Amino acid sequence: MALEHAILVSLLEKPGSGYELARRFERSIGYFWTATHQQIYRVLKRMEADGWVVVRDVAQKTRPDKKEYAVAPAGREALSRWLHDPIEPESVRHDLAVKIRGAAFDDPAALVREVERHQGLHRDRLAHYLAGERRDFGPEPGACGPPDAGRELQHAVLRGGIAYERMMIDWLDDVLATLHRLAPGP
Amino acid sequence: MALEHAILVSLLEKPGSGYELARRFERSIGYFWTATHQQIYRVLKRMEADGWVVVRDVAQKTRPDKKEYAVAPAGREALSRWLHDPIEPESVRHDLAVKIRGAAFDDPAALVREVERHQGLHRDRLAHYLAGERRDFGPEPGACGPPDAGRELQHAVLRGGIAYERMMIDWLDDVLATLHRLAPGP
DNA sequence: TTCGCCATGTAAGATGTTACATGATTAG
DNA sequence: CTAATCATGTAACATCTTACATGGCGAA
Repeated sequence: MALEHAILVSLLEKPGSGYELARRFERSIGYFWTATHQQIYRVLKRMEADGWVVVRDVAQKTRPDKKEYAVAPAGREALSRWLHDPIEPESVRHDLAVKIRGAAFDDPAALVREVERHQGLHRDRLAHYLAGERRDFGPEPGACGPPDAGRELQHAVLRGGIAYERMMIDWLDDVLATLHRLAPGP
Repeated sequence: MALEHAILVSLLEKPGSGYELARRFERSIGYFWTATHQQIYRVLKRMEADGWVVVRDVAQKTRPDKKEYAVAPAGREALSRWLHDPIEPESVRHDLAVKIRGAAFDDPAALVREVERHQGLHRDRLAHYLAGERRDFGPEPGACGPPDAGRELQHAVLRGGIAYERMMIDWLDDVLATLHRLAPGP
């Protein structure tokens, strides 16, 4: 299981509460790993029991108090161990591909809207990624010291997300053309 | 949950046993949906109880007897209903991306091998897809009647798999270049 | 004779999802 | 006044993974 490890990476990048982690999993990290707050709270408890993270109660004036988690040495070691272990390529679940093959036994034309909707979602996400890239990794004014490994690697992952969304948009164009060829409309 | 629906599509394409379904989930369908035989047997039982599929006992001489499943009308309707329902884009789990971001807190150079290994797996899968494409959708000698919807849609999904693998190979090149930049070797 | 394939399953445990629950603050 | 955001959790249920179990056939 890698949710623990995703949380470790996120907490190493910046300590935070379960709620904040859930936010991050909706945003940057969520692009390649999803988790709900219920999962995160449960796993954080286990990680605390295992000594992978430490908690600090933080009182806040206007907002509810929170528990700020940070990575403990044991957590760092666990992450290091995992990083050195080979992992298998992740299992895929593409509902849309199932639908596309299923359309052969239904009305292919009825799928056009759904495919277009998904393409729209991918376009939105691409725009979002590109905006984030401009914001966080925008045009650098010139040579500026030693490269920051964390920054560079985050950028590399983001470029992966961008490449993925572009690929999906192009492929869904291909799928739409196929659907239209099968059921030519007026 | 869409495992039921993936099974329905597969059984509509061709009836078969739980074991055969498990094989297909390792091969063609497995490229966009994974499932183990344990899952498949369990779900097949439920689908049978729900009247989505019907079983037929098939005695075999040299091999163990098997149960051949086929889609019942209720199953076809269930699939149709699902096809017309909008679905959310699937949640992603990219262990490798977690590792790449995690490498910032470890030795980035140590990740090179793992990334290269994954790239190799993607190259293998690409080669496999391309071979399947040549075999099943190879150069057609000319115009040959009306298009077969099932065939065309299967090909479209396969093209998606090919595009995905190409994208991954290219992106991992990018990641490798980034890793090398961060820890320049001799 | 040992290994892999065919073929079906059970059981335990880990993970993930969905619904419910609470309660304060801030913006409209 | 209403809805959204911050913040933490419990409980029930569904699903997925891993290990175990059985047994015959054919190939090396």
